[in-house]
Amino acid sequence: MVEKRDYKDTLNLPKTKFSMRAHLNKLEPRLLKKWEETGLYQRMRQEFKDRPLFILHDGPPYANGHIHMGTALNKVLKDFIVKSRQMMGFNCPYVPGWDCHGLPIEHKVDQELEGKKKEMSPLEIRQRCRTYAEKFMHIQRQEFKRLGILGEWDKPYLTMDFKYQATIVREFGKFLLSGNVYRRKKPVYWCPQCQTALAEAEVEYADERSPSIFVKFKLITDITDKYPVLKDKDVYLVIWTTTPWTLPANLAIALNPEAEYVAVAAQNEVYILAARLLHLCMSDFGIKNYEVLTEIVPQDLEKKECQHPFVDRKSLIILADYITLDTGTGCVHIAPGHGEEDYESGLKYGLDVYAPVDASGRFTEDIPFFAGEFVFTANAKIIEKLKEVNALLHLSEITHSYPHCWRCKKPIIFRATEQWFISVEKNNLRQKALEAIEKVKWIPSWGKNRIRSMVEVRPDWCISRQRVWGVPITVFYCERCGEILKDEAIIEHVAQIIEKEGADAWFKYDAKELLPEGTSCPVCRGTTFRKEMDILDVWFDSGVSHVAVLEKSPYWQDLRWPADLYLEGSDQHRGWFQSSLLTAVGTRERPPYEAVLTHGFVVDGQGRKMSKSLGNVIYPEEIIKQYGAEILRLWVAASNYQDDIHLSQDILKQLVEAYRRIRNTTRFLIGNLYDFDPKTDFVPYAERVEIDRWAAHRLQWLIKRLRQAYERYQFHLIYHSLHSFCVNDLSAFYLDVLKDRLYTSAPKSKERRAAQSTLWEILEVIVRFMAPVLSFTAEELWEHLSAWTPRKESVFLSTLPEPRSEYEDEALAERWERLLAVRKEVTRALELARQSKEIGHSLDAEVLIAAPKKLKKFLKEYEKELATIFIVSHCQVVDELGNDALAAEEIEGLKVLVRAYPYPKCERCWKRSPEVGKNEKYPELCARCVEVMEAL
RNA sequence: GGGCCUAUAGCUCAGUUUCGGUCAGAGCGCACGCCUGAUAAGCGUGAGGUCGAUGGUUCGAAUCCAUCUAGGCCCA
Repeated sequence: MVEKRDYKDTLNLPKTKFSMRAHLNKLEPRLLKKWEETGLYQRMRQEFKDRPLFILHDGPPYANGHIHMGTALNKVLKDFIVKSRQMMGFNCPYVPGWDCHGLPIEHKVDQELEGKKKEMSPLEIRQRCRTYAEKFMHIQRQEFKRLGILGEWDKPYLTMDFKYQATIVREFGKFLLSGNVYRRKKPVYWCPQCQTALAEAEVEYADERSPSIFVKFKLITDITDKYPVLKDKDVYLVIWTTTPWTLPANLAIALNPEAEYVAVAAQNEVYILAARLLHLCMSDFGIKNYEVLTEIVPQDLEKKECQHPFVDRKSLIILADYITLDTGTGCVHIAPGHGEEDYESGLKYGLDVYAPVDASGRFTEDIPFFAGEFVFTANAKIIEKLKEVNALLHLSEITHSYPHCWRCKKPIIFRATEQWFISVEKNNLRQKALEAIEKVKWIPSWGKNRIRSMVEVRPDWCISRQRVWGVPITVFYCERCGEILKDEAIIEHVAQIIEKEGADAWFKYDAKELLPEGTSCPVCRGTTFRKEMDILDVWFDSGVSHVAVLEKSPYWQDLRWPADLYLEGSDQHRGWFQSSLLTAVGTRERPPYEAVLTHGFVVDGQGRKMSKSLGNVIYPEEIIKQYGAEILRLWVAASNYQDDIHLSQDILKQLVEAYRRIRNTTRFLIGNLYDFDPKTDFVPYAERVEIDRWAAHRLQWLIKRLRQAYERYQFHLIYHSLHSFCVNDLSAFYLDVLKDRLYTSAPKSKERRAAQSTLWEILEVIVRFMAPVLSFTAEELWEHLSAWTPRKESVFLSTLPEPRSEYEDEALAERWERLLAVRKEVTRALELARQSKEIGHSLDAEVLIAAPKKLKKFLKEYEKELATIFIVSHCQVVDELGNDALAAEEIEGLKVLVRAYPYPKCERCWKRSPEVGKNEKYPELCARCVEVMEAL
């Protein structure tokens, strides 16, 4: 009796050093180092310099704090685009940038200084801010690089670079010269204690007790032709306010144009107020007897006038659709110098932006009775005055949320101060911007509608801030006549100083030193000047990045204005997309981008926004630590980024599994190529068997689909298509079927080489298409593939394969679609046999198939292949099957019978066969394996 | 409160970019099973959805319209 021989070592089992487990925490840093050391990015610039350009212009994140999922998502998407466009034959330089100026950094520095700020000069504070911004630029740069994002990291653009600051000055200068820049009063938050303007971020809300007063304004325009019932009556509009001190600045009363108003007779007078609030008000006023005389159409009162109760001035009646009817009277007191909406309405009706309050919160001299009085203490006196003139209908107190200064915690006020604006009307800027919007491709398409409706109604751009950390508004006033110098030569002179010394120069030198020698006022010939000390809105900084970065610069070569693409979150329709559009249209008459792509926001598994208070925040760092940047990248790819993007631990776990699947599939491919030399062993397509040609056909389909998905920035289709191809086409079918041929055939046999040739081609395609997304894994694979054939040192220097029409065979694909449908029925039958313990492995089985005429004829043609395709030991197409056969679920008339194939199992290929035992030398083997063994 | 957007199985997404009639699908996960020659792998079978809710248009709607609900972005 001979010992059973182990034939395992006669098989061609897969071999590879490409490990099953990725160890991404080691792989990623190694490849990052390699890319850095070999200068991959620079290498790409060199290699691709003659290709057509594709410019994705980076929107600058704010240089404050660590990156979060939103910034990571944004940069990874950009990386997908840069890498894929590059691999599609473009030259894609990518210069990342940072937004460095602005309030948040100045705040942080303030906090660090703990009040020492007052003793410091603006220059010293600015230096601290610069250091702070630099620190976080460095941190974020490291974090972005860790995600595998390739770019010009050694030469990013910073809005605080001297050259960039000079660009800001020059671009502002263009607007100044074009006449779009003007100065006007506008209400801002103002702290009378600190005597400074506050930004919205500096305002805290807290409960405050305030007087609640109802005041009547006498209607002095005669409306009795329309409302004869009011003839010979004293008619009043009744307003409600909680800030009596703004009454001296009252210029108007606003009504809601959509609401219904009534005129009510009570106490021998007539009051006009909103119908809906009538009863509530009357009960507040303690008036029991009243009578509605008539309804009043608000449009009939528009531009009519009331008399101010204690100032010798008229108050205009206006319409404003923001008036709510929740509280008050529906008639709203308007002081354009003391409220945002009041201001907007004031502009619409041409009212003065009147704010008779000084920096310390005291009434100015032109206010009768209260001049010099602090506004909050004046409240009581104003109420007294209202009583005195019999204008007060009702007085009470309420507690409500009121803005307070973040520093001194005292209540603040709205106060009009001089601000700088860019007019959107002058030179038809708005109209031109709207026309420019039409020329841009917005993805998704609703982006156009969104930005258009914003530009249509936006007010003039307030570009001034009363701060130090930023680029100054470089304007000089004549000391003698107040005229502003608007001179190209002066702007350029200042720009050159700033280019050399930075915007600090503005704070360092006085006006005389900043002006060219001999400058005199063109109006009054004055020779002494004062410089403006406001700084520019940071949206202007980043809004001119297209000029600072893309226009011909010796610093970044290969760039081009305008950009092909901007890509940011959908909040930037109001932000950067718009500021960039306005600066470009205003100075260059066209948009700075050809296309704008937007993504949604990262939310948690339930679709709620991530916030510290909800405790559902996930940080990029955690994901990298736990799973690797590759998984983070896969998450970006797997999600449809045009909507909100969900992120949770469950989602990440799912992606880890998907990653393993893709990795293992490629590992199987590479493992079966260990003895394959494409130069000598390659079997041409025409000489391969049908299933190989089916796989080649499917591969072309995949190529087309993936190319289209990259073309359209649909990365979730990349992920799903690639994953599905690995799982369905390869793992569950082609590779499973192929194992027999790969393992048991003679190593150099043509059929095995044909299989390997196909695997080789599949792998060469997959490694390239996965590279933009799974950059680390693709590069690792690429390194392994270098052992087969010489190739560029990085997958990113290669190009995405084109579909090969000679590999496409629709007729063949259709035939195999039928075969696969039959196979599905067979596996179902196999499973039943397995459950009834008739078989274990499918190779234990024999399959008999009966089918209607047409299908039967078709299957007969494939009869010899069917056992292989089904991975069973024997398969036969028969004329009839009895009731013990399984009727197919999805194919009419098909019957499948599975039964144990009663022959011995070949110890080498595990197929059962009547041939086993017939050969004396190899009694445990089937005829085919005997043949192979003889040849070895 | 207003503008824009989203809502398909527990999860991620499909159903070839122009708009109602084999579109209710895939994968993951789950359950059960097979294999042990992709093995901290691989294969198979199965259970899951009245396509956010309600109303309407239509012979017929997840697919069109309206309203509502939930969520997101931007404003107020």
